[in-house]
Amino acid sequence: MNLTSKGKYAVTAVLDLAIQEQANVNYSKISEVAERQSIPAPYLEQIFSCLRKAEILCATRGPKGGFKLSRPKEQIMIGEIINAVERNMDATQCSGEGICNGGSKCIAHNFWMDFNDNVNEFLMTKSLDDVISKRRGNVQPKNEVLIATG
Amino acid sequence: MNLTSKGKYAVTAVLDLAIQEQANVNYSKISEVAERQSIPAPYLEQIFSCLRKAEILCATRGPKGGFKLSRPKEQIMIGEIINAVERNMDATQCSGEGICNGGSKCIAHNFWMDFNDNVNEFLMTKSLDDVISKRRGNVQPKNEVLIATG
DNA sequence: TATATTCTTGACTAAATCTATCAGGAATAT
DNA sequence: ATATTCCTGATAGATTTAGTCAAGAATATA
Repeated sequence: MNLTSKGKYAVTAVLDLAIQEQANVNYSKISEVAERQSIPAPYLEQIFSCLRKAEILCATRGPKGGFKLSRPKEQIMIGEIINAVERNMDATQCSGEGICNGGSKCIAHNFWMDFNDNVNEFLMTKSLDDVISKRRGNVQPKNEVLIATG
Repeated sequence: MNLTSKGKYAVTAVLDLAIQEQANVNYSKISEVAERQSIPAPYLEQIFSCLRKAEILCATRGPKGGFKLSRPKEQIMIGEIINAVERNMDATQCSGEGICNGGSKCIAHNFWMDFNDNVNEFLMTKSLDDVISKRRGNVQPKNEVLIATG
């Protein structure tokens, strides 16, 4: 799977925008976010471009312009953000077709699919709001799911 | 996090050995495993070397030599295998120290720690036996854990 | 309208990492 | 002895990552 500094910068930067929004700031400039979060500004430019195309952020140009969330922070999932900037979120390249062993499924195929499901389930059920309003080990369940670990 | 073809080859190759063991084969040669699983043999040499150092496999040289599992297949976890061959399993590089934002914790720090825990929990609770004896969506729970998804 | 500001896009580059390959040596069974 | 098999380290090309840069388009404001 792909989780590089690009994806991590992206999550950090979008969280920053969510926090700004909570403080009633409307648009933030790239340079502001970059400085607050210690992200190289020209790199963040590239990252925000991806996020705008994925309709996670929206932008306006000119003085007083900048970026903001395109939706309420409860409706933006961390997985979406990573998906928007990383090459692919499929952990395994075993996906779909099942041609991972020269025409047939490799013997680990189903395992990798399960792993993929697990990662996606995690990332796609955590919203910006979840991350900024809850501390570690303190997450309130919205709904509970029974998961087999053995 | 790092999950490259090296890690995937490693899991596949060790599963192959587990299957051989079930069929009462003792030692398998690198060249045999490589051919059965479509893995470049010289690359597999490198990979098996890591796995032996991590005491997941053991080897003997000479005619009739080869590799076998160093423990029962119920006691070898997929996470161990990946850990043995990949650069690092920490998904985030946010780990431990909490110096991910130039001396202090980044705002996503706790989230990445949770993510890490989730991935490790998954990989460290799946044994070779689980993978080869159970099919997808058919995993029998050994014990059940309540996990909050929201 | 002129100007400063801010995003937009694409090209480019250095460094790191991945994916192997290869050769020579050491141990072992027969 | 000899053939077989693992063991180790060096090496190298391809790919990806991480980041820079420059020129252009849109917008607010005076």
